[in-house]
Amino acid sequence: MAMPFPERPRKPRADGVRSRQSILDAAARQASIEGLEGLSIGTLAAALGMSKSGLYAHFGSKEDLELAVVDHARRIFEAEVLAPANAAPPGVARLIVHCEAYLSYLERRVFPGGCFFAATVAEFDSRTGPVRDAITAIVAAIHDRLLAHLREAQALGELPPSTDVAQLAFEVAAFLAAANAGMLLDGTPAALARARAAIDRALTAAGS
Amino acid sequence: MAMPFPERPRKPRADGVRSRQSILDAAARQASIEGLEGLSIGTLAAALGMSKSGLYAHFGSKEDLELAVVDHARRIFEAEVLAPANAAPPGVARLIVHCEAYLSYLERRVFPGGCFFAATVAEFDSRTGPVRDAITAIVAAIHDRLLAHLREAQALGELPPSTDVAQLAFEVAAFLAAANAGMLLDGTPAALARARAAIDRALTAAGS
DNA sequence: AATTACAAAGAACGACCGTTCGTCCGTGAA
DNA sequence: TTCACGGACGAACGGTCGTTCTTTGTAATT
Repeated sequence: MAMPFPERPRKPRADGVRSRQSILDAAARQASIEGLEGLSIGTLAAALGMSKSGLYAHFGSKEDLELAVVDHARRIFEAEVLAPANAAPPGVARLIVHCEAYLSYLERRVFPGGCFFAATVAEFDSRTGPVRDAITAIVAAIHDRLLAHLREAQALGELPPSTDVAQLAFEVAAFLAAANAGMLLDGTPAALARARAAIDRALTAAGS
Repeated sequence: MAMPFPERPRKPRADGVRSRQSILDAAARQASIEGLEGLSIGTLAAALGMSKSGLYAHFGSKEDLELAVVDHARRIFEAEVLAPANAAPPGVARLIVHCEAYLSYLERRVFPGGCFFAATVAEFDSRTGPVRDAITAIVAAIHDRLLAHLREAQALGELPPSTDVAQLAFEVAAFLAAANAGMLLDGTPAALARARAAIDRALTAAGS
């Protein structure tokens, strides 16, 4: 029985999804450096060795491309950071795995311009529209995940009930963001070590 | 006796420096929202009610305009944040005044897009060229000032000699940056309060 | 008051932007 | 094998970008 509104009026071809994937991959890497608005259809197509119109056919508009890139980066971030954390035992251990996975994701330069969402949220945090909404929703979700790990730790008794977990989540997130910024500024992983030390100090101060 | 190389081959007129100032002021405000590269000569001129070429005559190129805007923002930042700190007694008190002046500078929306340098350093931290160099030099100088305040506090005996002041400066800077980001994200000064609490906690933990 | 030099306007430029169109090629199913 | 349809192309569109040149007005100096 056919759907009254077929969910796929256009079924993609095998090579189509493959090139679409490579477009999104190159676009996400470039966007982490030059920003989403700095992305140019022309230069992106040239970097991929294809024509502007050929690339453009995969997306209805520039904004659709930006939204697709954001979603692509979200999947990468989930696989690189959130999934390893979820595979760890809940509580403080899971929080530490989350932080270590993030710092490793920075150090391995998964995106050449550092953290994709740190770059794009700074670009869009003073604007309006669906792209900004998509980015801020993802950033808020990541922060909520951090907070959830701390709540679990508190429920498990690893953190005293008097701990202000929301405040602690703010501080840990601040250290991770500063690790990204510091690494991009001086080009060395020194900021990553500072962030590790800061998180360790904040957790042990709260846990005792 | 005339200089062999007159330092001012072109002496500006009174109304000239006045309009140049208003251009830089509007440009710095807009750049804190849309970024320096997002600045457009046309829209900037239209917002000021003047012609593109009239505005352009004040600067030899777009890059010269960007460099002038960065320097203009630096002077504002020095007056808003660094000068109040220098007027305070050295040590922990001066550091706290520095932080409070920065948070006040955020809350009063001196720049509508939050901290000018937080916005532009995120835009340029993965690029090259004189604009990036100018921005990173200023950001590094601000961080060094923070570090100098902590060193003074340590020299005055307000912080124990065992304190890693460079690590502490990293953490305080992280909290200030997170205050800016958080305020822009949820539109409320809640992040400012979190930063105050975090800085207070870090300082008292180090000072005891 | 006359002269000089700067401020600003206006028009035009080549380049690039996102976007649309018509056409060809190749895949993949009938 | 046939053939419909998605993937990619080249060309061109209007618009905006930074930039240059020429001209007109106007403040400051003599």
